[in-house]
Amino acid sequence: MSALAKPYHRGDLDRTLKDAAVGLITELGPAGFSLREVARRAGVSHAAPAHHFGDSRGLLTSIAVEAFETLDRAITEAIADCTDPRERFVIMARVYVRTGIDYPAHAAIVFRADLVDCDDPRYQHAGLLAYGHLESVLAGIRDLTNPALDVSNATRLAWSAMQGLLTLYPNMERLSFLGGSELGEPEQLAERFAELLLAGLAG
Amino acid sequence: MSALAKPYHRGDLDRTLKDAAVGLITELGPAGFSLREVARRAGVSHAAPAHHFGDSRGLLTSIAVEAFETLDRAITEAIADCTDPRERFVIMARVYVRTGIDYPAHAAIVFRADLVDCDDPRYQHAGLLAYGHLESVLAGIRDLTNPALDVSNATRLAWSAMQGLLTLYPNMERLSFLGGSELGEPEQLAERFAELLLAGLAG
DNA sequence: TGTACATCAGTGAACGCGCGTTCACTGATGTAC
DNA sequence: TGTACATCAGTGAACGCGCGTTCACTGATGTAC
Repeated sequence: MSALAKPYHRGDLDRTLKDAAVGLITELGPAGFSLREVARRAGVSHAAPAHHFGDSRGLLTSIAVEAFETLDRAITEAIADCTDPRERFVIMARVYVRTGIDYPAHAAIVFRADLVDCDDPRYQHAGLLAYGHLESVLAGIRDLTNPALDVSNATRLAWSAMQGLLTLYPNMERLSFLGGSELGEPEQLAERFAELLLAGLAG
Repeated sequence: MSALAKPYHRGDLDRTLKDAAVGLITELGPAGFSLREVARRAGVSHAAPAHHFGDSRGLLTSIAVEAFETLDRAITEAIADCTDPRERFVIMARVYVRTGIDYPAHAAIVFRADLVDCDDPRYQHAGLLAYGHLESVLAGIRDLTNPALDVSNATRLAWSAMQGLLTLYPNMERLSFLGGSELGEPEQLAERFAELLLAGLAG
């Protein structure tokens, strides 16, 4: 039986369990996660998740992998009609933040080394897939505008920028001290952020 | 008895419990936190933490408040000998990231709304204290270089940038796909990041 | 086509454990006289 | 100064609960003949 086999019994329980876990984390945060509750929501016995994922780290790692894959797909689709690296960079920023807001559970666990097995090859592979988009677009920006640009570090900074925005955006809405002028849509902030970085990166 | 009373019995248990909690989270991450284990490490009965903090949310909120206070103190000290807003901005970036690396438990929980009571007035107050430094330095940059600068949004972006760097830095060391060229000290990255933002913000 | 067997996804009872919470208590410190 | 009392930080036994894990099992599906 191949790893890509279709559902064997009573539907794709693998999928159902991951969806239940995502729903649970979306509602209660990672602190509210448990295999028992996931099983309950999926309508299966509490021993079923272990059968599929071994333990909670296994299940969460699978979800983290999907987080990267979802991001990869969203980016691939969004930049398809665009060739200019600078425009692509802005699009990626927008997509990164939008995706994180649409999948808050994914965003909440993807870099949590205490919950996820970051050494899992699937995690590494999917992460590189998503990260690769940003790295290659920054290489394009280097070629186009600034031969002296350190692409590796620029990629790290750009990724950090978007991840930070994702972490703080929900707090900006809630915390008065992160307030001030009207808070725009996350995409607007992401776009503004990307343009700001672009100005600096282009030298 | 005032809220600032000195230790009453057998030393400052309030302090000891917070230190134990910080040590625990530093070692195991927020997922490994429990009041029982904190009490065990502090060498007191397991009911003692509840006596001081009510529940785990209370204890973690206290630690989050200290996270902001520590950052405030570190920034205040670091910018004392410097008046130029642009230089101050770079210093703050460096201090933010350095402080986060030195106090990983603080950084891990301070924006975790599922663990911390962000509506607590002490949290709001301490947050504003730390955030205020950044906001006023950006107002200074606006006055000096770019009257059109939206200070509120610039502050949000700058804060996001540093928070993101803090989240990803440990992963940069561990994850091959965040690799590439040699990874410098966190301060170097923070400084580079700040200068990049500065170039964009100055218009 | 039908029957007999193999596979294995998912069950459900049982287990021991660590958790948070409660509560009557103890005993060290501070205060009144 | 000494004694008697009040306070309250911290104790420790007891509780019920939800957790992860184990394991013999069941029964639906796939396969061989």
